[in-house]
Amino acid sequence: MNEIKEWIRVRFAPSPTGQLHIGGARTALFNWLFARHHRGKFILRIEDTDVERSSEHFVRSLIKDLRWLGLDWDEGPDVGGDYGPYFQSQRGDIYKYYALKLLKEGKAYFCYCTPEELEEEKRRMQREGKPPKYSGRCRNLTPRQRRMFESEGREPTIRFKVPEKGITSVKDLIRGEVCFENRLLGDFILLKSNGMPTFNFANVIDDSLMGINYVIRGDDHLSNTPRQILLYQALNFKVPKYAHLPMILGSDGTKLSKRHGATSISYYREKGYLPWALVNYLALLGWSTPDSQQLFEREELIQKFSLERVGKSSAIFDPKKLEWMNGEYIRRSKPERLVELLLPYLERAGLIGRRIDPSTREKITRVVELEQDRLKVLSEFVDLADFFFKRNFTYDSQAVTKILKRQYVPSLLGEMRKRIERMSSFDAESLEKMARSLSEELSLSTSKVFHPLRVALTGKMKGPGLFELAEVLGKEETLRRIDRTLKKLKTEYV
RNA sequence: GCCCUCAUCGUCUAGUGGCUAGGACACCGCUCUUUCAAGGCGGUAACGGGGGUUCAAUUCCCCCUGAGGGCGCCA
Repeated sequence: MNEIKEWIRVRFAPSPTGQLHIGGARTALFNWLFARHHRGKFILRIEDTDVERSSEHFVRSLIKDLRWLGLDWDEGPDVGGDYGPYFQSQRGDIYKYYALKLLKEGKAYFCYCTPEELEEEKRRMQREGKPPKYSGRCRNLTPRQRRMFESEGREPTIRFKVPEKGITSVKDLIRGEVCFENRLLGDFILLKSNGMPTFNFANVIDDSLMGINYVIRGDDHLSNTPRQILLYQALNFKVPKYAHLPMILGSDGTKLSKRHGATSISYYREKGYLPWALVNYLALLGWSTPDSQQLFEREELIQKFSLERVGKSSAIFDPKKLEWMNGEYIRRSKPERLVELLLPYLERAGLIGRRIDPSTREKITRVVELEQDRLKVLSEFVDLADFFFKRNFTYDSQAVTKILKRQYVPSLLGEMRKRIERMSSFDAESLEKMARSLSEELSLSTSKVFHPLRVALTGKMKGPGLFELAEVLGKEETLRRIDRTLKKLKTEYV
Protein backbone atom coordinates (compact mmCIF):
# COMPACT_ATOMS: atom_id res chain seq x y z
CA MET A 1 0.00 0.00 0.00
CA ASN A 2 2.36 2.67 1.24
CA GLU A 3 5.32 0.95 -0.29
CA ILE A 4 7.76 3.48 -1.60
CA LYS A 5 8.37 2.88 -5.23
CA GLU A 6 11.98 1.95 -5.71
CA TRP A 7 13.39 3.69 -8.72
CA ILE A 8 15.33 1.48 -11.01
CA ARG A 9 19.00 2.33 -11.16
CA VAL A 10 21.31 0.55 -13.55
CA ARG A 11 24.82 1.25 -14.73
CA PHE A 12 27.30 0.57 -17.44
CA ALA A 13 30.77 0.22 -15.93
CA PRO A 14 33.46 -0.11 -18.58
CA SER A 15 37.15 -0.11 -17.87
CA PRO A 16 39.06 2.38 -20.00
CA THR A 17 41.59 -0.13 -21.26
CA GLY A 18 40.37 -0.13 -24.82
CA GLN A 19 37.76 1.15 -27.20
CA LEU A 20 34.08 0.51 -26.83
CA HIS A 21 33.35 -2.70 -28.73
CA ILE A 22 30.29 -4.56 -29.91
CA GLY A 23 29.86 -6.54 -26.71
CA GLY A 24 30.24 -3.56 -24.41
CA ALA A 25 27.89 -1.50 -26.52
CA ARG A 26 25.25 -4.21 -26.35
CA THR A 27 25.55 -4.36 -22.55
CA ALA A 28 25.32 -0.57 -22.34
CA LEU A 29 22.32 -0.62 -24.68
CA PHE A 30 20.37 -3.20 -22.67
CA ASN A 31 21.01 -1.26 -19.47
CA TRP A 32 19.95 1.95 -21.15
CA LEU A 33 16.82 0.39 -22.64
CA PHE A 34 15.86 -1.10 -19.30
CA ALA A 35 16.34 2.23 -17.53
CA ARG A 36 14.45 4.23 -20.14
CA HIS A 37 11.64 1.69 -20.30
CA HIS A 38 11.09 1.91 -16.55
CA ARG A 39 11.87 5.62 -16.32
CA GLY A 40 14.79 4.77 -14.08
CA LYS A 41 18.33 6.07 -14.01
CA PHE A 42 21.19 5.00 -16.24
CA ILE A 43 24.61 5.60 -14.73
CA LEU A 44 28.04 5.57 -16.29
CA ARG A 45 30.91 4.57 -14.05
CA ILE A 46 34.52 4.25 -15.09
CA GLU A 47 36.31 1.24 -13.61
CA ASP A 48 39.88 2.43 -13.89
CA THR A 49 41.48 0.46 -11.09
CA ASP A 50 43.98 -1.15 -13.42
CA VAL A 51 46.56 1.63 -13.37
CA GLU A 52 48.75 -0.15 -15.88
CA ARG A 53 46.25 -0.38 -18.66
CA SER A 54 43.72 2.38 -18.04
CA SER A 55 44.07 5.63 -19.89
CA GLU A 56 42.29 8.93 -20.08
CA HIS A 57 42.32 8.67 -23.82
CA PHE A 58 40.04 5.63 -23.66
CA VAL A 59 37.73 7.38 -21.21
CA ARG A 60 37.15 10.10 -23.78
CA SER A 61 36.78 7.58 -26.58
CA LEU A 62 34.26 5.52 -24.58
CA ILE A 63 32.18 8.60 -23.86
CA LYS A 64 32.32 9.70 -27.46
CA ASP A 65 31.16 6.33 -28.75
CA LEU A 66 28.33 6.01 -26.25
CA ARG A 67 27.14 9.51 -27.10
CA TRP A 68 27.32 8.74 -30.78
CA LEU A 69 25.12 5.69 -30.25
CA GLY A 70 22.63 7.97 -28.53
CA LEU A 71 22.87 6.22 -25.16
CA ASP A 72 22.64 9.12 -22.73
CA TRP A 73 23.28 8.71 -19.02
CA ASP A 74 21.80 10.49 -16.04
CA GLU A 75 24.85 10.33 -13.84
CA GLY A 76 28.47 9.87 -14.80
CA PRO A 77 31.95 11.29 -15.00
CA ASP A 78 31.09 14.23 -17.22
CA VAL A 79 27.55 14.99 -16.09
CA GLY A 80 28.01 14.52 -12.36
CA GLY A 81 25.36 13.25 -9.97
CA ASP A 82 24.70 12.70 -6.28
CA TYR A 83 26.60 9.44 -6.00
CA GLY A 84 30.02 10.44 -7.32
CA PRO A 85 32.81 10.37 -7.94
CA TYR A 86 32.17 8.17 -10.96
CA PHE A 87 35.79 7.20 -11.43
CA GLN A 88 36.89 4.31 -9.25
CA SER A 89 40.38 5.76 -9.15
CA GLN A 90 38.91 8.65 -7.13
CA ARG A 91 37.16 6.45 -4.60
CA GLY A 92 40.21 4.93 -2.94
CA ASP A 93 39.29 6.02 0.58
CA ILE A 94 35.89 4.42 0.31
CA TYR A 95 37.32 1.04 -0.60
CA LYS A 96 39.93 1.29 2.15
CA TYR A 97 37.26 2.09 4.69
CA TYR A 98 35.23 -0.99 3.87
CA ALA A 99 38.26 -3.23 3.57
CA LEU A 100 39.33 -2.17 7.04
CA LYS A 101 35.82 -2.74 8.31
CA LEU A 102 35.86 -6.31 7.04
CA LEU A 103 39.31 -6.76 8.50
CA LYS A 104 38.11 -5.57 11.91
CA GLU A 105 35.12 -7.83 11.80
CA GLY A 106 37.34 -10.78 11.05
CA LYS A 107 35.86 -11.25 7.59
CA ALA A 108 39.08 -10.47 5.79
CA TYR A 109 42.81 -10.81 6.44
CA PHE A 110 46.21 -9.67 5.28
CA CYS A 111 47.92 -11.93 2.80
CA TYR A 112 51.67 -11.68 2.31
CA CYS A 113 52.06 -14.12 -0.53
CA THR A 114 53.97 -12.80 -3.51
CA PRO A 115 52.66 -13.19 -7.07
CA GLU A 116 55.49 -15.66 -7.70
CA GLU A 117 54.54 -17.80 -4.72
CA LEU A 118 50.92 -17.78 -5.80
CA GLU A 119 51.84 -18.72 -9.32
CA GLU A 120 53.85 -21.63 -8.03
CA GLU A 121 51.02 -22.73 -5.75
CA LYS A 122 48.54 -22.60 -8.58
CA ARG A 123 50.73 -24.70 -10.84
CA ARG A 124 51.13 -27.29 -8.12
CA MET A 125 47.41 -27.55 -7.53
CA GLN A 126 46.76 -27.96 -11.20
CA ARG A 127 49.37 -30.68 -11.38
CA GLU A 128 47.62 -32.46 -8.56
CA GLY A 129 44.33 -32.13 -10.35
CA LYS A 130 42.80 -29.84 -7.76
CA PRO A 131 40.84 -26.69 -8.47
CA PRO A 132 43.39 -23.87 -8.75
CA LYS A 133 42.22 -21.68 -5.91
CA TYR A 134 44.09 -19.87 -3.16
CA SER A 135 45.01 -22.21 -0.31
CA GLY A 136 44.25 -19.70 2.43
CA ARG A 137 47.61 -20.15 4.05
CA CYS A 138 47.72 -16.54 5.31
CA ARG A 139 44.30 -16.87 6.89
CA ASN A 140 45.56 -17.56 10.38
CA LEU A 141 48.96 -15.94 10.67
CA THR A 142 50.20 -15.16 14.15
CA PRO A 143 51.18 -11.57 14.89
CA ARG A 144 54.78 -12.74 14.98
CA GLN A 145 54.57 -14.26 11.48
CA ARG A 146 52.99 -11.05 10.27
CA ARG A 147 55.81 -8.96 11.66
CA MET A 148 58.32 -11.23 10.05
CA PHE A 149 56.76 -10.91 6.61
CA GLU A 150 56.53 -7.17 7.04
CA SER A 151 60.17 -6.90 8.02
CA GLU A 152 60.94 -8.69 4.77
CA GLY A 153 59.35 -5.70 3.08
CA ARG A 154 56.38 -7.60 1.70
CA GLU A 155 53.41 -5.43 0.75
CA PRO A 156 50.29 -7.32 1.77
CA THR A 157 47.00 -7.66 -0.01
CA ILE A 158 43.71 -7.96 1.82
CA ARG A 159 41.77 -11.14 1.17
CA PHE A 160 38.18 -11.98 1.84
CA LYS A 161 37.42 -15.04 3.95
CA VAL A 162 35.09 -17.13 1.86
CA PRO A 163 32.96 -19.50 3.95
CA GLU A 164 34.22 -23.04 3.58
CA LYS A 165 30.78 -24.52 3.61
CA GLY A 166 27.46 -23.74 2.10
CA ILE A 167 26.07 -22.81 -1.23
CA THR A 168 25.60 -19.39 -2.72
CA SER A 169 22.77 -19.13 -5.15
CA VAL A 170 22.28 -16.46 -7.78
CA LYS A 171 18.72 -15.72 -8.71
CA ASP A 172 19.19 -14.55 -12.24
CA LEU A 173 16.35 -12.89 -14.10
CA ILE A 174 17.36 -14.58 -17.32
CA ARG A 175 18.75 -17.93 -16.20
CA GLY A 176 16.80 -18.66 -13.07
CA GLU A 177 18.56 -19.92 -9.98
CA VAL A 178 22.23 -20.84 -10.37
CA CYS A 179 24.08 -22.46 -7.46
CA PHE A 180 27.75 -22.40 -6.54
CA GLU A 181 29.58 -24.27 -3.80
CA ASN A 182 31.45 -21.85 -1.56
CA ARG A 183 34.31 -24.29 -0.96
CA LEU A 184 35.29 -24.07 -4.62
CA LEU A 185 35.56 -20.31 -4.61
CA GLY A 186 38.78 -19.64 -2.70
CA ASP A 187 39.67 -16.51 -0.71
CA PHE A 188 39.93 -13.69 -3.20
CA ILE A 189 41.70 -10.36 -3.00
CA LEU A 190 39.82 -7.19 -2.07
CA LEU A 191 42.70 -4.72 -2.01
CA LYS A 192 45.78 -5.19 -4.14
CA SER A 193 49.20 -4.59 -2.63
CA ASN A 194 49.26 -1.19 -4.33
CA GLY A 195 46.14 -0.23 -2.40
CA MET A 196 43.80 -0.43 -5.39
CA PRO A 197 40.61 -2.44 -5.07
CA THR A 198 39.99 -5.47 -7.27
CA PHE A 199 37.06 -5.67 -9.65
CA ASN A 200 34.86 -7.82 -7.42
CA PHE A 201 35.32 -5.55 -4.42
CA ALA A 202 35.06 -2.15 -6.07
CA ASN A 203 32.10 -3.33 -8.08
CA VAL A 204 30.15 -4.36 -5.01
CA ILE A 205 31.01 -1.27 -3.00
CA ASP A 206 30.14 1.09 -5.83
CA ASP A 207 26.99 -0.65 -6.89
CA SER A 208 25.77 -0.58 -3.31
CA LEU A 209 26.71 3.01 -2.61
CA MET A 210 25.33 4.15 -5.95
CA GLY A 211 22.04 2.45 -5.30
CA ILE A 212 22.28 0.10 -8.26
CA ASN A 213 19.42 -2.35 -7.88
CA TYR A 214 19.65 -4.20 -11.18
CA VAL A 215 22.94 -5.51 -12.48
CA ILE A 216 22.69 -6.23 -16.19
CA ARG A 217 25.94 -7.49 -17.67
CA GLY A 218 27.53 -10.13 -19.85
CA ASP A 219 27.31 -13.81 -19.19
CA ASP A 220 31.05 -13.91 -18.54
CA HIS A 221 30.37 -12.38 -15.13
CA LEU A 222 28.04 -15.11 -13.95
CA SER A 223 30.80 -17.02 -12.20
CA ASN A 224 31.95 -13.88 -10.39
CA THR A 225 28.51 -13.36 -8.98
CA PRO A 226 28.71 -15.73 -5.97
CA ARG A 227 31.82 -13.91 -4.77
CA GLN A 228 30.04 -10.62 -5.05
CA ILE A 229 26.93 -11.87 -3.29
CA LEU A 230 29.09 -13.10 -0.43
CA LEU A 231 30.55 -9.61 -0.19
CA TYR A 232 27.14 -7.94 -0.17
CA GLN A 233 26.17 -10.23 2.68
CA ALA A 234 29.38 -9.64 4.65
CA LEU A 235 28.91 -5.89 4.31
CA ASN A 236 25.21 -6.03 5.12
CA PHE A 237 24.34 -4.52 1.77
CA LYS A 238 21.24 -5.36 -0.17
CA VAL A 239 21.93 -7.80 -2.99
CA PRO A 240 20.81 -6.41 -6.35
CA LYS A 241 18.82 -8.31 -8.93
CA TYR A 242 20.92 -9.88 -11.63
CA ALA A 243 20.44 -10.37 -15.35
CA HIS A 244 23.26 -12.04 -17.23
CA LEU A 245 23.06 -11.47 -20.96
CA PRO A 246 24.13 -14.12 -23.45
CA MET A 247 27.49 -13.51 -25.09
CA ILE A 248 28.09 -12.21 -28.55
CA LEU A 249 30.39 -14.48 -30.52
CA GLY A 250 32.37 -14.17 -33.74
CA SER A 251 31.54 -16.03 -36.93
CA ASP A 252 33.51 -19.07 -35.76
CA GLY A 253 31.54 -19.31 -32.54
CA THR A 254 34.28 -18.09 -30.22
CA LYS A 255 34.24 -14.96 -28.10
CA LEU A 256 34.18 -11.89 -30.29
CA SER A 257 37.65 -10.36 -30.56
CA LYS A 258 40.00 -8.50 -32.88
CA ARG A 259 40.55 -11.72 -34.77
CA HIS A 260 37.03 -11.44 -36.11
CA GLY A 261 37.82 -8.15 -37.78
CA ALA A 262 35.99 -5.02 -36.92
CA THR A 263 34.68 -5.04 -33.37
CA SER A 264 35.11 -1.45 -32.24
CA ILE A 265 32.21 0.94 -32.39
CA SER A 266 34.44 3.66 -33.82
CA TYR A 267 35.13 1.44 -36.82
CA TYR A 268 31.45 1.32 -37.64
CA ARG A 269 31.10 5.06 -37.18
CA GLU A 270 33.97 5.77 -39.53
CA LYS A 271 32.79 3.25 -42.07
CA GLY A 272 29.51 5.07 -42.25
CA TYR A 273 27.01 3.10 -40.24
CA LEU A 274 24.13 5.08 -38.80
CA PRO A 275 24.11 4.92 -35.00
CA TRP A 276 20.51 3.86 -34.81
CA ALA A 277 21.05 1.06 -37.32
CA LEU A 278 23.78 -0.30 -35.09
CA VAL A 279 21.62 0.08 -32.00
CA ASN A 280 18.68 -1.62 -33.67
CA TYR A 281 20.86 -4.50 -34.81
CA LEU A 282 22.49 -4.91 -31.40
CA ALA A 283 19.08 -4.93 -29.72
CA LEU A 284 18.21 -8.02 -31.73
CA LEU A 285 21.26 -9.89 -30.51
CA GLY A 286 19.71 -11.67 -27.57
CA TRP A 287 16.35 -9.99 -27.51
CA SER A 288 13.24 -10.31 -29.66
CA THR A 289 9.54 -9.58 -29.78
CA PRO A 290 6.90 -12.32 -30.11
CA ASP A 291 6.50 -11.50 -33.81
CA SER A 292 10.24 -11.22 -34.52
CA GLN A 293 9.95 -7.59 -35.53
CA GLN A 294 13.15 -6.34 -37.09
CA LEU A 295 13.02 -2.56 -37.37
CA PHE A 296 12.22 -0.26 -34.48
CA GLU A 297 11.89 3.44 -33.94
CA ARG A 298 13.69 4.67 -30.87
CA GLU A 299 10.61 5.17 -28.72
CA GLU A 300 9.13 1.93 -29.92
CA LEU A 301 12.20 -0.02 -28.87
CA ILE A 302 12.18 1.57 -25.43
CA GLN A 303 8.53 0.80 -25.04
CA LYS A 304 8.77 -2.82 -26.18
CA PHE A 305 12.02 -3.80 -24.50
CA SER A 306 11.92 -6.13 -21.52
CA LEU A 307 14.34 -8.46 -19.79
CA GLU A 308 11.77 -11.26 -19.86
CA ARG A 309 12.26 -11.51 -23.60
CA VAL A 310 16.02 -11.74 -23.49
CA GLY A 311 17.14 -15.18 -24.66
CA LYS A 312 19.64 -17.51 -23.02
CA SER A 313 21.80 -18.68 -25.88
CA SER A 314 24.78 -16.81 -27.21
CA ALA A 315 24.52 -15.08 -30.58
CA ILE A 316 26.91 -14.81 -33.48
CA PHE A 317 27.53 -11.31 -34.75
CA ASP A 318 26.49 -11.12 -38.41
CA PRO A 319 27.97 -8.13 -40.28
CA LYS A 320 25.80 -8.90 -43.32
CA LYS A 321 22.59 -8.36 -41.46
CA LEU A 322 23.92 -5.19 -39.89
CA GLU A 323 24.78 -3.95 -43.36
CA TRP A 324 21.30 -4.71 -44.62
CA MET A 325 19.79 -2.87 -41.69
CA ASN A 326 22.03 0.12 -42.30
CA GLY A 327 20.92 0.23 -45.93
CA GLU A 328 17.37 0.05 -44.72
CA TYR A 329 17.86 3.12 -42.53
CA ILE A 330 19.76 4.96 -45.24
CA ARG A 331 16.87 4.43 -47.66
CA ARG A 332 14.48 5.81 -45.07
CA SER A 333 16.59 8.90 -44.45
CA LYS A 334 15.88 12.32 -45.90
CA PRO A 335 18.40 13.11 -48.65
CA GLU A 336 19.18 16.43 -46.99
CA ARG A 337 20.11 14.62 -43.81
CA LEU A 338 22.30 12.17 -45.71
CA VAL A 339 24.09 15.05 -47.42
CA GLU A 340 25.19 16.33 -44.03
CA LEU A 341 26.59 12.93 -43.14
CA LEU A 342 28.19 12.43 -46.54
CA LEU A 343 29.99 15.76 -46.80
CA PRO A 344 32.97 14.66 -44.65
CA TYR A 345 33.53 11.62 -46.86
CA LEU A 346 33.44 13.70 -50.04
CA GLU A 347 35.78 16.21 -48.53
CA ARG A 348 38.25 13.59 -47.37
CA ALA A 349 38.25 12.10 -50.87
CA GLY A 350 39.08 15.51 -52.26
CA LEU A 351 35.90 15.63 -54.32
CA ILE A 352 34.62 18.82 -52.75
CA GLY A 353 36.18 21.70 -50.88
CA ARG A 354 35.89 22.53 -47.25
CA ARG A 355 33.19 25.06 -47.89
CA ILE A 356 30.47 24.50 -50.39
CA ASP A 357 28.06 26.94 -51.98
CA PRO A 358 24.29 26.41 -52.11
CA SER A 359 24.33 25.24 -55.71
CA THR A 360 26.92 22.55 -54.93
CA ARG A 361 24.87 21.45 -51.98
CA GLU A 362 21.85 21.30 -54.25
CA LYS A 363 23.77 19.16 -56.70
CA ILE A 364 24.97 16.80 -53.99
CA THR A 365 21.43 16.42 -52.76
CA ARG A 366 20.29 15.39 -56.21
CA VAL A 367 23.17 12.93 -56.46
CA VAL A 368 22.21 11.46 -53.10
CA GLU A 369 18.64 11.06 -54.27
CA LEU A 370 19.90 9.10 -57.25
CA GLU A 371 22.30 6.89 -55.29
CA GLN A 372 20.34 6.39 -52.08
CA ASP A 373 18.97 2.97 -52.98
CA ARG A 374 22.42 1.64 -53.69
CA LEU A 375 24.02 2.86 -50.46
CA LYS A 376 24.55 0.40 -47.67
CA VAL A 377 27.37 2.19 -45.88
CA LEU A 378 28.08 5.91 -46.15
CA SER A 379 31.75 5.50 -47.04
CA GLU A 380 30.75 3.63 -50.22
CA PHE A 381 29.24 6.78 -51.57
CA VAL A 382 32.59 8.05 -52.77
CA ASP A 383 33.18 5.09 -55.09
CA LEU A 384 29.59 5.03 -56.19
CA ALA A 385 29.30 8.69 -57.10
CA ASP A 386 32.78 10.08 -57.62
CA PHE A 387 32.19 10.58 -61.34
CA PHE A 388 29.61 13.25 -60.59
CA PHE A 389 32.39 15.34 -59.11
CA LYS A 390 35.36 14.37 -61.24
CA ARG A 391 35.68 15.85 -64.70
CA ASN A 392 38.41 13.39 -65.62
CA PHE A 393 37.11 10.16 -64.17
CA THR A 394 38.64 6.93 -65.35
CA TYR A 395 36.80 4.47 -67.54
CA ASP A 396 36.18 1.02 -66.19
CA SER A 397 38.26 -1.34 -68.36
CA GLN A 398 35.40 -3.79 -68.75
CA ALA A 399 33.19 -0.97 -69.91
CA VAL A 400 35.70 0.04 -72.54
CA THR A 401 36.15 -3.41 -74.05
CA LYS A 402 32.54 -4.48 -73.83
CA ILE A 403 30.76 -1.27 -74.70
CA LEU A 404 32.90 1.55 -75.99
CA LYS A 405 35.07 -0.39 -78.42
CA ARG A 406 32.17 -1.44 -80.58
CA GLN A 407 32.23 -0.27 -84.19
CA TYR A 408 29.06 1.74 -84.15
CA VAL A 409 29.79 3.66 -80.96
CA PRO A 410 31.72 6.68 -82.32
CA SER A 411 29.09 7.52 -84.89
CA LEU A 412 26.31 6.89 -82.38
CA LEU A 413 27.86 9.17 -79.79
CA GLY A 414 28.48 11.75 -82.50
CA GLU A 415 24.86 11.69 -83.51
CA MET A 416 23.71 11.92 -79.92
CA ARG A 417 25.98 14.83 -79.35
CA LYS A 418 24.41 16.68 -82.26
CA ARG A 419 20.90 16.05 -81.02
CA ILE A 420 21.66 16.98 -77.43
CA GLU A 421 23.21 20.21 -78.59
CA ARG A 422 20.01 21.06 -80.45
CA MET A 423 17.78 20.37 -77.43
CA SER A 424 16.07 23.44 -76.09
CA SER A 425 15.29 21.98 -72.66
CA PHE A 426 17.77 19.61 -71.08
CA ASP A 427 15.94 17.31 -68.72
CA ALA A 428 15.65 13.57 -68.09
CA GLU A 429 12.39 13.24 -69.92
CA SER A 430 13.41 14.89 -73.17
CA LEU A 431 16.74 13.11 -73.10
CA GLU A 432 15.04 9.79 -72.83
CA LYS A 433 12.68 10.68 -75.66
CA MET A 434 15.62 11.62 -77.81
CA ALA A 435 17.51 8.43 -77.03
CA ARG A 436 14.51 6.23 -77.66
CA SER A 437 13.67 7.74 -81.00
CA LEU A 438 17.30 7.49 -82.00
CA SER A 439 17.33 3.78 -81.22
CA GLU A 440 14.26 3.37 -83.35
CA GLU A 441 15.68 5.29 -86.28
CA LEU A 442 18.91 3.32 -86.20
CA SER A 443 17.15 0.02 -85.51
CA LEU A 444 19.35 -0.49 -82.48
CA SER A 445 18.08 -1.94 -79.22
CA THR A 446 17.70 0.57 -76.43
CA SER A 447 20.51 -1.03 -74.50
CA LYS A 448 22.86 -0.66 -77.48
CA VAL A 449 22.09 3.01 -77.45
CA PHE A 450 21.89 3.64 -73.72
CA HIS A 451 24.96 1.78 -72.58
CA PRO A 452 27.53 3.69 -74.60
CA LEU A 453 26.09 6.94 -73.36
CA ARG A 454 26.25 5.70 -69.79
CA VAL A 455 29.90 4.75 -70.13
CA ALA A 456 30.67 8.04 -71.84
CA LEU A 457 29.12 9.99 -68.99
CA THR A 458 30.18 7.90 -66.01
CA GLY A 459 32.91 5.50 -67.06
CA LYS A 460 30.93 2.71 -65.47
CA MET A 461 28.55 0.00 -66.62
CA LYS A 462 26.24 0.38 -63.70
CA GLY A 463 24.72 3.21 -61.79
CA PRO A 464 21.61 5.30 -61.36
CA GLY A 465 19.10 6.18 -64.03
CA LEU A 466 20.99 7.34 -67.11
CA PHE A 467 18.84 10.32 -67.97
CA GLU A 468 18.45 11.48 -64.42
CA LEU A 469 22.18 11.45 -63.92
CA ALA A 470 22.72 13.32 -67.19
CA GLU A 471 20.27 15.93 -66.06
CA VAL A 472 22.25 16.43 -62.86
CA LEU A 473 25.46 16.76 -64.89
CA GLY A 474 23.86 19.40 -67.06
CA LYS A 475 23.93 19.92 -70.79
CA GLU A 476 27.34 21.48 -71.00
CA GLU A 477 29.07 18.80 -68.94
CA THR A 478 27.21 16.04 -70.77
CA LEU A 479 28.47 17.33 -74.10
CA ARG A 480 31.96 17.72 -72.72
CA ARG A 481 31.99 14.12 -71.51
CA ILE A 482 30.79 12.83 -74.86
CA ASP A 483 33.54 14.81 -76.57
CA ARG A 484 36.10 13.49 -74.14
CA THR A 485 35.01 9.93 -74.81
CA LEU A 486 35.04 10.45 -78.57
CA LYS A 487 38.49 11.89 -78.40
CA LYS A 488 39.68 9.05 -76.24
CA LEU A 489 38.27 6.53 -78.69
CA LYS A 490 40.09 8.17 -81.56
CA THR A 491 43.45 8.55 -79.88
CA GLU A 492 43.69 5.64 -77.52
CA TYR A 493 41.54 2.84 -78.69
CA VAL A 494 42.10 2.69 -82.43
C1' G B 1 41.35 -30.69 -14.68
C1' C B 2 37.22 -28.38 -11.80
C1' C B 3 32.79 -25.16 -11.74
C1' C B 4 28.88 -22.68 -14.45
C1' U B 5 25.89 -21.82 -18.79
C1' C B 6 23.73 -22.82 -23.44
C1' A B 7 21.57 -25.96 -27.76
C1' U B 8 15.08 -24.54 -33.61
C1' C B 9 17.15 -23.20 -41.04
C1' G B 10 24.30 -21.13 -42.74
C1' U B 11 23.09 -16.60 -39.21
C1' C B 12 19.51 -13.70 -35.76
C1' U B 13 15.13 -15.67 -33.87
C1' A B 14 9.33 -16.87 -33.00
C1' G B 15 6.65 -20.86 -31.27
C1' U B 16 3.71 -25.25 -29.25
C1' G B 17 2.33 -31.62 -25.28
C1' G B 18 -0.97 -32.67 -31.39
C1' C B 19 1.18 -26.74 -36.19
C1' U B 20 2.03 -27.62 -43.63
C1' A B 21 7.47 -25.51 -37.21
C1' G B 22 6.47 -18.73 -38.50
C1' G B 23 9.53 -14.17 -39.51
C1' A B 24 14.29 -11.58 -40.77
C1' C B 25 19.44 -11.64 -43.01
C1' A B 26 22.16 -14.42 -46.51
C1' C B 27 21.57 -17.55 -50.82
C1' C B 28 18.81 -19.10 -55.47
C1' G B 29 14.97 -18.18 -59.19
C1' C B 30 11.24 -15.02 -61.60
C1' U B 31 9.52 -10.00 -62.35
C1' C B 32 10.33 -4.69 -63.21
C1' U B 33 14.35 -2.15 -65.94
C1' U B 34 19.27 0.77 -70.38
C1' U B 35 22.67 -1.24 -66.18
C1' C B 36 23.43 -1.94 -60.94
C1' A B 37 20.57 -1.43 -56.87
C1' A B 38 15.81 -0.85 -54.57
C1' G B 39 10.85 -2.99 -55.00
C1' G B 40 7.29 -7.14 -55.96
C1' C B 41 6.57 -12.51 -56.25
C1' G B 42 8.41 -17.37 -55.30
C1' G B 43 12.10 -21.16 -53.61
C1' U B 44 16.06 -24.16 -50.92
C1' A B 45 16.97 -24.66 -45.72
C1' A B 46 16.15 -26.14 -38.85
C1' C B 47 13.96 -28.69 -33.90
C1' G B 48 22.29 -32.21 -32.16
C1' G B 49 22.15 -37.78 -30.44
C1' G B 50 20.19 -41.58 -27.03
C1' G B 51 16.90 -42.92 -23.34
C1' G B 52 12.49 -42.11 -20.63
C1' U B 53 7.22 -39.62 -19.15
C1' U B 54 2.81 -39.58 -22.39
C1' C B 55 -2.32 -41.80 -26.57
C1' A B 56 1.14 -38.03 -28.53
C1' A B 57 7.08 -35.01 -27.81
C1' U B 58 10.79 -30.04 -31.11
C1' U B 59 8.26 -28.72 -26.43
C1' C B 60 8.69 -32.04 -19.83
C1' C B 61 12.83 -35.25 -17.21
C1' C B 62 17.75 -37.83 -17.40
C1' C B 63 22.28 -39.02 -19.91
C1' C B 64 25.67 -38.06 -23.91
C1' U B 65 27.76 -34.89 -27.34
C1' G B 66 28.96 -30.17 -28.97
C1' A B 67 29.77 -25.05 -28.02
C1' G B 68 30.79 -20.91 -24.79
C1' G B 69 32.32 -18.68 -20.18
C1' G B 70 34.99 -18.75 -15.55
C1' C B 71 38.84 -20.72 -12.24
C1' G B 72 44.20 -13.32 -12.00
C1' C B 73 47.26 -8.37 -7.16
C1' C B 74 42.32 -7.97 -15.57
C1' A B 75 37.67 -6.05 -15.70
